[in-house]
Amino acid sequence: MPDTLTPEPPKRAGQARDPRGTQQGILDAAFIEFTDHGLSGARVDAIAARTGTNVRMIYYYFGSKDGLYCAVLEQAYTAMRLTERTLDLEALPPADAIRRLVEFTFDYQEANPRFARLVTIENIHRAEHIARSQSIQALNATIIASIAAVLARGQQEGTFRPDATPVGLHLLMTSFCFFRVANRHTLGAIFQEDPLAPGLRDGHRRMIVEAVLGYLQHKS
Amino acid sequence: MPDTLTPEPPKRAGQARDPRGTQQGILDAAFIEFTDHGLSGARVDAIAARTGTNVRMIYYYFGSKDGLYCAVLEQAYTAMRLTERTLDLEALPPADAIRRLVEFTFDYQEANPRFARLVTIENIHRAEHIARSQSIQALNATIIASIAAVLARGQQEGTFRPDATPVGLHLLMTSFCFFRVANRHTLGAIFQEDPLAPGLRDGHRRMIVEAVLGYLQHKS
Amino acid sequence: MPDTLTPEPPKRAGQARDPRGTQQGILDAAFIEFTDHGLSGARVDAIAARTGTNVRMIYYYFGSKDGLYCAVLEQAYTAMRLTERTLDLEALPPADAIRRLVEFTFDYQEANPRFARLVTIENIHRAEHIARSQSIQALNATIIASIAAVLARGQQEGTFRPDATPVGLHLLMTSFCFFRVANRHTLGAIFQEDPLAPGLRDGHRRMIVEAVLGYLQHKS
Amino acid sequence: MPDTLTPEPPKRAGQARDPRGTQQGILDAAFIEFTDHGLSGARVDAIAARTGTNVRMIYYYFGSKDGLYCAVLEQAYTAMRLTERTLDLEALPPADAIRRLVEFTFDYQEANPRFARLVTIENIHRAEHIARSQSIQALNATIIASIAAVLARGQQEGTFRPDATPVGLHLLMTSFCFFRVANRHTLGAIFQEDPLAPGLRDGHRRMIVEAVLGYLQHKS
DNA sequence: CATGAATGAGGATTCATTCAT
DNA sequence: AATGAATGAATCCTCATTCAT
Repeated sequence: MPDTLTPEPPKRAGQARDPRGTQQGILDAAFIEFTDHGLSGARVDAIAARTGTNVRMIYYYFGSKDGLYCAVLEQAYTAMRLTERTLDLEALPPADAIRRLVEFTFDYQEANPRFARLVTIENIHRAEHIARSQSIQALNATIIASIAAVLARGQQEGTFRPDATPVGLHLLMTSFCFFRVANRHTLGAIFQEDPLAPGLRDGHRRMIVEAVLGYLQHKS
Repeated sequence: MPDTLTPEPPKRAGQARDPRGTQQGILDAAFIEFTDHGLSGARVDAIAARTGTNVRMIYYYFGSKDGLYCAVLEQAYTAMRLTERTLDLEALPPADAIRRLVEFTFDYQEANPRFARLVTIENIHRAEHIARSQSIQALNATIIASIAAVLARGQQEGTFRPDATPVGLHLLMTSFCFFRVANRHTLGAIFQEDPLAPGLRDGHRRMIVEAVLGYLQHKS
Repeated sequence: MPDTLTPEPPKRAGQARDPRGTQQGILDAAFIEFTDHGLSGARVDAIAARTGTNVRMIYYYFGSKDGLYCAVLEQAYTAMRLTERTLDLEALPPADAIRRLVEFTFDYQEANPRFARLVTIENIHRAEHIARSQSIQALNATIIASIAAVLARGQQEGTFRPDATPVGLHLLMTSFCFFRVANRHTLGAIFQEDPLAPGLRDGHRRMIVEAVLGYLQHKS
Repeated sequence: MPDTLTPEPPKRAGQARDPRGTQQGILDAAFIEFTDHGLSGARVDAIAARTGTNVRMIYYYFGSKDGLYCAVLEQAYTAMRLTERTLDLEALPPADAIRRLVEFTFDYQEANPRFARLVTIENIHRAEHIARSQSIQALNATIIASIAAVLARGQQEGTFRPDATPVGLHLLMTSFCFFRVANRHTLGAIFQEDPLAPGLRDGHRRMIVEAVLGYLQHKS
C-alpha cells in the first residue's frame, strides 16, 4: 500500500452520498499532498482537486488544514502499528524475533517512503500534532512492550547483553531503516548513488540485522 | 556554534555600510528561520525582521527566497565538513579511526540540531537545491574518501570484514546519530522520553560505537 | 422579557414534532444572534446551534436568513406595541398621560436593550425590511394616534403649547430613552460612566419627563 | 464634509508614491463602505475598488479590516470634536452658550449622517474598538469639560437648575439630534414621514433648544 | 416533519517580489 | 549601498443555501 492509507483505493470515491468514502478519499489525497509538499507547502485546493469533491468538504469533515493533517498522521501510524502487531514475536526465539522485527522495519520503511516523509514533516513541526493525539501515543506503547519482552527473554537466556534497553534497541534498528528512506534524496545527491538502488538493498538489510544482533550478542 | 553559522556572531550587524556583515546577518537569521519553520513555512519578512535591515536587502544580495535558502544550505554543509577534516583519521589505527569518526558524528549532530533539521527539510524538497549546488557535492566527496581509506586499511589488516562498503558504513554510523536528533520530537512524544535526555547520552554514544565496530569486526 | 420574544421561554423546544415550538425556538435564538452581531454578523449556523434543531429547519420555516430576520423584527415590534396599548392614556388628564407614556417608554427601552439594538441594526440596513412589512407599519399607526389624542386634549385645555406635533413629541420623548440604551457602549467608553448605571436611572427618568412636560407646558 | 473625512478630497489619490494620499484615500473609501454596510457587512475588496490602489495596501497601512475600521473611527471623532472646539462657549452667557451648543449638535448630526451611522455600528460591536483607543477617549474629555463650565456658570447665576449634571445634559441634547438622523429610516418607514424632511427641520431645531433650556431654567 | 451530506461563490488575509528613488 | 512604497496571485477558510432521502 505505497501511496494510499487504505487497502481498497476508492479512486475518486465519495461524489455522492457516501460519507465514509468521501472522508477516506480526502484522507488519501491529503496523504499524498502532505507527503509531497510538507504541511506548510501542501495546498488544500490541491487536495480537493485530487478528490472528486470540493474544498468545502475538507472543512466539513476535518475542520481545518491542521485537522486534516492530524487525521492523516493518525491513520498512517495506525496502519504501521497494526501491521507490526501481526509479527508474532513471542513465538520466536529471541534472536530470531529481533531479526524478524528488524527485517520487518526495513521492509516497511522501504515500501512506505511516504510514511518516513510524514514523520520527518511532523518533526519539523516539533511533533506538536502527535503530542496532542492520544490515539497515536497509545498505539506506540505496544511496540515498545513487544521489544521489551523479547529483550528480557534474551537477557534471561544470557544471549543478549544485559545493558541493552528497549527504547535504545528500537532507535538502533529503526534509525538505519528510516534514514536511508527519509534522507534518500540528500544522500543520493551527495554520494551520487541512490541509497535505495535495488542492488544495495540486500546488503543494507543484512548489514542492519547483523549490526543489531552483533551489538546484542556481544561478549564484553 | 549551535544557532549561527559563523563563529563570531555579528548580531544585528550590517545596518550601514558593511556588506559582508549584512550578508552574514541575513544568512544567520535565515538559518534560524528556515530550520524553525521549513522552506515553505519560513517567511522572508520574518528573516528581515530578525536582521537589522529590511526585506529588500534579501533580494539585493540573494535574489530570491530560494537563493537565500541555497546559500544557507551551502554554508551549513561547509561548516560540518570543514570540522570533519580536522579529525586526522589517517594517523590512527583503523578501529580507533572509526571510533573517533562515530563519536565525532554523534557529537556534531547533537551539538547542531539545526543542521539535521535543514537536511530533513531539504529531503522534503527532494534535495533539488543540493543537486544544483556543485560546491556541496564537492565537499562531501572527501568524507567518503576518508572512510574508504580507513576501511581499506582495516580490511587489509584483516580486522574489518571484507564485504563492508564506505557508503554503507557511512549510512550505518550516521543514521543513528542523525535519527535521534532529527526525530527527537516524534520519539519524545511517542515514547514519553526525550531521546536527547542527558542521562541517555553516554549509553547511546557507546551503543552506536559498539554496533558499528561490532559489525565491522564480525567474524563470520 | 429581556432576552426572548415570548413570555413562556420554551428553551430548546422543538426537537421533535412540535412545529410551533420549533419555530418559536428558532425565532428566540435568532433574536439573540441578530441582536448580538447584527444582520451581516449573525450566523445561520450559530442560530441553529442555539436551537435544538439544525440549519435546515431555518430554511424550512423561514426560507432564508433575511426571512428569519424579518420575522424577528415583526415579533419584536408587535411585542412592544401590544404592551404600549395597555397604558390606557385616554383615561388620564393630558399631563399625566404624557408622563405615563414617557415613563413607559423609558422603562421599556431600559428593560429591552435588544429591541433598541434591533432597531439600530435595521437602520444600518436603511429599514428596507420594515418598509416591506405591512404589519409593522399598521402596528405603529396606533401609537401616533394615541399621542395625537392626548396632545389635542392638552392643547384644547390650553395647558399644552399649540405648535407641538404628535410625531415631534414622539421623537422628543423616545430619543432620549432610546439613545441611552442604544448608545450605551460608546457613551460608557467615552465618558467612563455607564449611562445605565443604577445610580443614574431615577435622575434620567425625571429629567426626560420634565423636559418633555416643560416643553409642552411652556408659556411663550 | 458630508462624505469624506478630509477637507481636500484627493479623489483616487495615492496611485504612486504618495503615502499620505494613499492612506487618506483608503480612509475615505473605508468611511463610505463601513457606514454604508456596517463593520461585518463592509467588504475590503469594495473599499480597495473605491481607491486607486489595491487590497494589499489596506493591509500594508492598516494591518487588518479591524485596524482600518479603528482608524476611520478615530478620524471621525477627531473631526467632530475639533469642530466643536471652535464654538467658543466661554465667551457667551450661559443660556446662549447652551443654545449655540445644541444648535451646533443639531446641525452637525444632520450634516454628517454617516457619523451617526458609524457610532451606531460601533455600538452594535459594544464599543470594543473605542474602548481600545486612547485618543478617542482623550478627545471627548474636553466636550464634557466645556459643558460643565457653562453649566456651573448658569447654576452660580441661579438661572440653571442646581440638579443638572454635565453628562445628563449632554445626553439630553445629543439624543434628539442623533436619534432623528440615526433612526431616520425606521422612523420614516413607520410614520411614513422622513424625520429629516426639510419642512420639519426648523421646528425640530427649535423644539430641542427649547426643551433643553426649558429643563435647565425650570423653577421648581 | 425532519435531516445529514454537499456546495459555489466569496470572505479576509498573506506571500514573495519589484518599482522608483 | 540601501530602502520605503507598492502589488498580483494565492491561501486558508466561511457563508448562506440546496440536494436527496
